[in-house]
Amino acid sequence: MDNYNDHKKILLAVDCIIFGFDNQNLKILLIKRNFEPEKGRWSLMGGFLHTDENLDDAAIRVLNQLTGLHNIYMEQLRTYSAIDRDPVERTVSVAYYALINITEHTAEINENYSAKWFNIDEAPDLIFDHKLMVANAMLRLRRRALSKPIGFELLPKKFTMKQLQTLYEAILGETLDKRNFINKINALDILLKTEEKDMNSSRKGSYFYTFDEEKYKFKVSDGFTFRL
Amino acid sequence: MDNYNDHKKILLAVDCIIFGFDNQNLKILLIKRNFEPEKGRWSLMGGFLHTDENLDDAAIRVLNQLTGLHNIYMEQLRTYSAIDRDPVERTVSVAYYALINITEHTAEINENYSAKWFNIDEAPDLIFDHKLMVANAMLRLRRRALSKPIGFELLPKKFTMKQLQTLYEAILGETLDKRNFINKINALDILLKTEEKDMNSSRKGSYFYTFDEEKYKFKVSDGFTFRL
DNA sequence: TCAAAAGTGTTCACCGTACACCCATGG
DNA sequence: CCATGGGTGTACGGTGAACACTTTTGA
Repeated sequence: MDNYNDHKKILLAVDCIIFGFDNQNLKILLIKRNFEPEKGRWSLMGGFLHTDENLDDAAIRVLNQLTGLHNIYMEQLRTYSAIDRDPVERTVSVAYYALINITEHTAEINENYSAKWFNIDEAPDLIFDHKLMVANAMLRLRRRALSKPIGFELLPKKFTMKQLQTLYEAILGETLDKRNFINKINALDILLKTEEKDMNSSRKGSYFYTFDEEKYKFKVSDGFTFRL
Repeated sequence: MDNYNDHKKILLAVDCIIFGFDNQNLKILLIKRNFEPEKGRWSLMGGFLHTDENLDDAAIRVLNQLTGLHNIYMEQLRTYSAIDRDPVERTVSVAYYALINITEHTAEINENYSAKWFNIDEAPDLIFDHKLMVANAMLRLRRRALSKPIGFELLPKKFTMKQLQTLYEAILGETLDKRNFINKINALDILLKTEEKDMNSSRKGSYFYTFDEEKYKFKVSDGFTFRL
C-alpha cells in the first residue's frame, strides 16, 4: 500500500536559537546571511542535515562551525514545515535552542561569520519564519528555567547570587524579591558557596557560588525535582 | 558559502500516536503493517510528507485516511532522526499525538487497515523507534493534562465525574481522591452540570456534565490558566 | 432491607509571598 | 563618616492533601 519510491524527498535543515547572558540582558546570537536568498539580512544560524548524522549532531555541528564552541547545552525545539517558508526550495527546518555563557567564551565566538549578539528585545527582523522560532524558544526557555537548572548553562562557573537573580529576571521577564529568591535557591541545596568574593560589584564584595552538578544529579536520582 | 544544491534530500514521514479512552483504560491505536519492511508487525500510523502540504496537514491526512476521522486534537511531539531508524532508507519522522474519544467514534474507525486499540501497558512490540515515540507522547500527555483541559478530547460530550476522574487516573497513572478531585474540577468552574443522569453505572444514577468551552475560552482570555 | 455507587465539607500542615533593616567596605 | 550594594528572617494567608459518612434506588 505504501511504497518508499512514491514519495518526494525534501531538504531538511536545522536552525539554532542561541541564547546568551552578559550579566545584564538575555541575548541571542544572529548572523548576517552571506548567500541568497535574503543575503545580507539577519538570520538564525542554520545548515542542512547531512546523510551521515542525525539532527542533534547536525545542530551541534552547525553551532560549532559558526562559533567554535563544544559541549553546549542544546535541545530540540520543534519542526517548521510551512510550504513556502523558504522561497527558493521546499525546506523543512528543525529548530534547536542552545545556551551559552558568553563571558567565558567571548574569545571563541567567531566573528568571522558576521555573528552578533542582540538583546532579546532589540533583535532585528529575521528571515523566513525565524522570528516565530525565537518566540517559541523563548517560551520554552521560560518553562525550562522553572523546572530544570538550565540557568547555570548561561552563567560562568563562578557567579554571584545577584547574577543568578538578574538572569532569572531576564528570562522570566519580571523582577523578583531578593530575599525570596535566595531563600528558594538555598532551599534547593544545589549550590556551593566558595570562599571567594567578587570585589568588582561593590565595596563589601559578594560571594561566588558554583553549581554542584554532582549533588544535583544525586538528588534527582533520589526523587528530587528542581522547581523554582 | 552554503548552497542548496550541495545537500541531499531525504524522506520525511509523520507518525501518529493516537490515544483513546474506553471509560476504563487509556489506549493507543496501532496498525499491522502491510508492506515491507517489518510487514506484519505492529506500528504507529504513519505516512510520508507530500510536497503540497505541511506536517500538520500530513498528520491530519494520515489520521483521516486510516480512521475516517476529522477534527481531531493533534499536536506535534518531536522529530526522530537516528540514521538507521528505518532500515530501508534514511527517513526522518515527525511524531504527532492525537486524542480521540472512542465511544463517539467507534463506528468511524476503520478496521480495514487492521487497526486495533491496545491498552497502553499491554501494547505489543513496535517497529523502528515507535516505542520511544509512544513513551515520549505519554510524558507529554501527562504534562498537558495538568495544564490544559485536553482530557475532554478523550471523553464523550456528556460524561460523569467518575468518568473524568478515571480518565485522569489513567493518564497520570495514580489513583486520586474523589472528593479532592471533584473540588478541584468544580473550582475551575468550566463544566456545565446537565439535568440528565447516567443510569447505567448505578441505581442512584450520576449526573452528566459537559465541558463549557465558551466559558473556558472567556476565562483564559481573562488571564485564567487551567491547572489541575 | 441491603448492596453499590453517588455525593458532599472540614481540618491541618506546609509553602509561597510580602516585607525592612543591619553589615561591611573603600573612598 | 557616608554611600553603596550585600546579606539576612519572620509572619500571614492560601492552597493542597487527608479524611468518612449519608443518600438514593433497584433488586
